[in-house]
Amino acid sequence: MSKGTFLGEFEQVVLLAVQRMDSQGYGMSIRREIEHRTGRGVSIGAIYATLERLEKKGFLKSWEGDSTPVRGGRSRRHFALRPEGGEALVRSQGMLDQMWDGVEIAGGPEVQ
Amino acid sequence: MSKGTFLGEFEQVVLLAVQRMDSQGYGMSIRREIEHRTGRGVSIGAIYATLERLEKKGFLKSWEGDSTPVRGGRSRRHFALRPEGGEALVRSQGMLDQMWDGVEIAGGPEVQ
DNA sequence: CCAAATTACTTCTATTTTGTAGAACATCTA
DNA sequence: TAGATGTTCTACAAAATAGAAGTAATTTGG
Repeated sequence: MSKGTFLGEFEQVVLLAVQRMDSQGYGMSIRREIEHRTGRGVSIGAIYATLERLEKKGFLKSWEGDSTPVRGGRSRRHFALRPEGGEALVRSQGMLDQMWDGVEIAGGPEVQ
Repeated sequence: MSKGTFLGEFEQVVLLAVQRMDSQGYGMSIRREIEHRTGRGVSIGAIYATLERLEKKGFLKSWEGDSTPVRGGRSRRHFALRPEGGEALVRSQGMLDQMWDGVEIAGGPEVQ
């Protein structure tokens, strides 16, 4: 079982943001979700590159949304998790949990 | 706050393995710890490259151990976390926790 | 009422940082 | 000197990052 089976750090974040937005997410909104949720600044290029990679790997799917009636009309590309994406998330976090199990960080919190 | 403040996926794993071994860890043993703990196969090159990078970033420190009295004698290079490493781990996992908060994976477990 | 400005979004191009593998090399003991 | 245990080196693939360029709609001003 070498690397291919685990998600990269940012891949996890993006996949989680997609899931949070429950099939309503698209590039720009996914970016906002991550920024608001974590305080982390992300470039728009990083978002789309990662979404594309995740889709190519079969972890998520996308489709064209209806062009919206708001000003600024380019149509949105929506994203949603595939079951494989959910499994990959659970597997990746599960692996980290295994590593965290019983670990104490000096001056920090003990984790399980 | 752009990327520099978060650890990569494998960086987290290696840092956690170092902490698990409580200043007793060295390249080969860190590798074994990861493999036993997660079932994930890792090349020795991956381990050392990552350890070196983490040390250069100030997340851990290393020193030469006494050459051991067991057969096969090249002396070990030991590793331990620096406070910055602990902080980075807590920060990275904390960020992931923020993203996981309230997320449900279909057919999977809900995570706080 | 039409052209230009504005807005919201996605694609593209380029580069740096992480992750990965395994061969080569070093050094000890039997 | 053969075998065991460890680290270093070399090379390359994949992930992460930034921002400019491109696309397509709406509004606004003359």
